[in-house]
Amino acid sequence: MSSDGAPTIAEVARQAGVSRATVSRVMNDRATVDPQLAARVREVAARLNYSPSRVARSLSLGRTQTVGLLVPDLGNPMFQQVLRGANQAARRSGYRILVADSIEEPQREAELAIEARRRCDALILCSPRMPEAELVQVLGATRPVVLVNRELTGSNVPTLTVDYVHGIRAVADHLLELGHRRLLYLAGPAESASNAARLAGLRQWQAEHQEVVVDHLPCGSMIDDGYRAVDAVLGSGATAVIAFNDLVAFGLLGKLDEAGVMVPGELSVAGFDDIDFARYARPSLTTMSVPQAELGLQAWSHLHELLTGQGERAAPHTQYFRPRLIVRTSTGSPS
Amino acid sequence: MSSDGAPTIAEVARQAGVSRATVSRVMNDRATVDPQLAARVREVAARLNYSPSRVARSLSLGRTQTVGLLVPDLGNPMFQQVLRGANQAARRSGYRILVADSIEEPQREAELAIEARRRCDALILCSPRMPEAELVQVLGATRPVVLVNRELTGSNVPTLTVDYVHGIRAVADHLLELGHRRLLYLAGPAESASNAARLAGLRQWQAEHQEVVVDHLPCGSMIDDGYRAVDAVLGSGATAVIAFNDLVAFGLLGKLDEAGVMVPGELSVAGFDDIDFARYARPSLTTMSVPQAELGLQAWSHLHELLTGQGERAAPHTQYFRPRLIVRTSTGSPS
DNA sequence: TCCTACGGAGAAACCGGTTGCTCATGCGAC
DNA sequence: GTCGCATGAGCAACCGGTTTCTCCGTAGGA
Repeated sequence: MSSDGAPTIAEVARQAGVSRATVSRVMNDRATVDPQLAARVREVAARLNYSPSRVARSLSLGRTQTVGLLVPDLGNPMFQQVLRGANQAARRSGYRILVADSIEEPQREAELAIEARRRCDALILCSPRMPEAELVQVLGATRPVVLVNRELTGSNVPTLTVDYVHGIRAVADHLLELGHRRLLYLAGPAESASNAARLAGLRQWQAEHQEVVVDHLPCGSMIDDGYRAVDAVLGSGATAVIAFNDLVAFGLLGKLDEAGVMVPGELSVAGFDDIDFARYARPSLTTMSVPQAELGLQAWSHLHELLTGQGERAAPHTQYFRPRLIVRTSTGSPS
Repeated sequence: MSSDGAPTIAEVARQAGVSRATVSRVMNDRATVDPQLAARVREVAARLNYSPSRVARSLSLGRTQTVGLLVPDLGNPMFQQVLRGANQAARRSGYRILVADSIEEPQREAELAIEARRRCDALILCSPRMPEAELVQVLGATRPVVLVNRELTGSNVPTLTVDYVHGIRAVADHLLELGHRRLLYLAGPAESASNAARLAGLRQWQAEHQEVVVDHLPCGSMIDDGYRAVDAVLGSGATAVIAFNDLVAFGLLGKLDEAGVMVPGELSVAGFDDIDFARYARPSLTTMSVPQAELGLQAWSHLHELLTGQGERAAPHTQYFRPRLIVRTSTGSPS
């Protein structure tokens, strides 16, 4: 920025024969400048191709007009959509999003969050997988902050979550209706709160459906994890599989195809999230639709309230989104 | 940053009974500070939970330790891998990546590039689709900059490109070998340079293979584009389709499945890029493998040279990567 | 005609760091 | 006993903006 020949406000001021204060006022459209003077300043600024230094402006104003977004894995289309939603909304308010993912070093997620926050005015923490004690610390150190896809009881941080308990129950209901009596859940990362919620929902559901056997298997959250789970899946005796998310379902479908297993003929597979690819998979993937972009959008909107100080409401929002079952062709009646 | 109660260097200095200069030296591990004093400063800093303001530091140093990466569409896994590669490499050097995509407003790509550059020390411009005249301008206004996936003859900007001409020829060869005599290319965005390269390669190839009919159809670069192209594809009489990229191939496969068309029995489909999903598609997708993460990594490495001024080499690098044919099950002999 | 109010522009302080320069102190060498 | 030099720390300028406060000139009202 400095070693460049980029013109500074001082240079513009000099050439326009005014003070830096005046240039600043003109650049920010303050009305208190004589139109004729303003015109001259603008002309000089245009000629020099001047544009104010972001960094200097940030320092002076005490804000960067940027908010951070930390997700576990940018490679997951689900999080991309959250990003997209937040991005669109933030841009409209003149803010930019700084993205980071913790996939390289999941164990340093807390550090990353704090580091990201220090470059920004606020933070969106999406699906954090850190232990609760750390999370408390991080939320304390990063506000204003909004929590997405995880809850923390007792914190007064705006929170957006998906009702995974209901969601997983809906999938199980669907499979039950189709006639399945042996289900298998491919679990996500142990640290994932949404995985815990799914497990809880499943446990609940099973209590009400004693006639059904529900197993689960540790698996993961990525395509490869699903791919590698095939043997265990086939060995389990289940007639239907609920994958932690669509990525896992994808990996599973791919390997099942290689192994010559018919879906849904021999095995039904359901995912979670409804990423764009789900619809275009073969067979198209039955899944729970999560309003991904909406999560991002709402996250920004809550953050915006906090930033503009309108967020004086005593009770902070905790907003629930209910996922919707999307039945496609990867699930069917057991043979 | 300021409205927060975040401690400043002045506060640390006051409590440690030293000057701000000394605190700064301690924080940056300059050796010229008495160990005992340094220890006291560190102790105070730790107690106050002090950490230097990024923004102030950036202003003072004239660099932000951040490089921008602009891609057309973050939703495309291909670009995510580029991002990942760049991210990993940059992090090792203490730099961070600021990502942006131009998908919301493709026509403002040039602006976005310049805007992104102004927040960073350098820029990676990936697959820019702006007109050549604009590109010249942008390259001039954003250096140090590295160009990925597009060439600009006459510019002395480090460039990383994929040999799409060779790539598309390899796909065509593959299909020819399988016995296809009517090929259809689903073209990407007209503005895309890599699309132009593919077209050129195809034209070249056809000249050498007069016995084959090669059509093309304007399509696009996203899943939906492939999905919507199905009718045109089926009406074309082609027995094999080369999609602009894997996303398009995906959309096409999905809709073909819905329409009950057997792949590769009735129609062969090939993609380009070899995104992670390609392998797990059903049928798994024949495609050209592009070293996506490697592109990102190399981009950073060139940028790093420019930034550290070692890049005094007279002739700037233009590095070519040759994609590799990955034969999977979406292509086969025509019936 | 004088006083006041107001619009417009500049001086200077400030944001929170970094660093060149200066200066005090203490040590060794002559 | 001086001188010289090395070491270590502070002063102050600087990065490039924003904003408060002050001051000047003019116009309007009494």
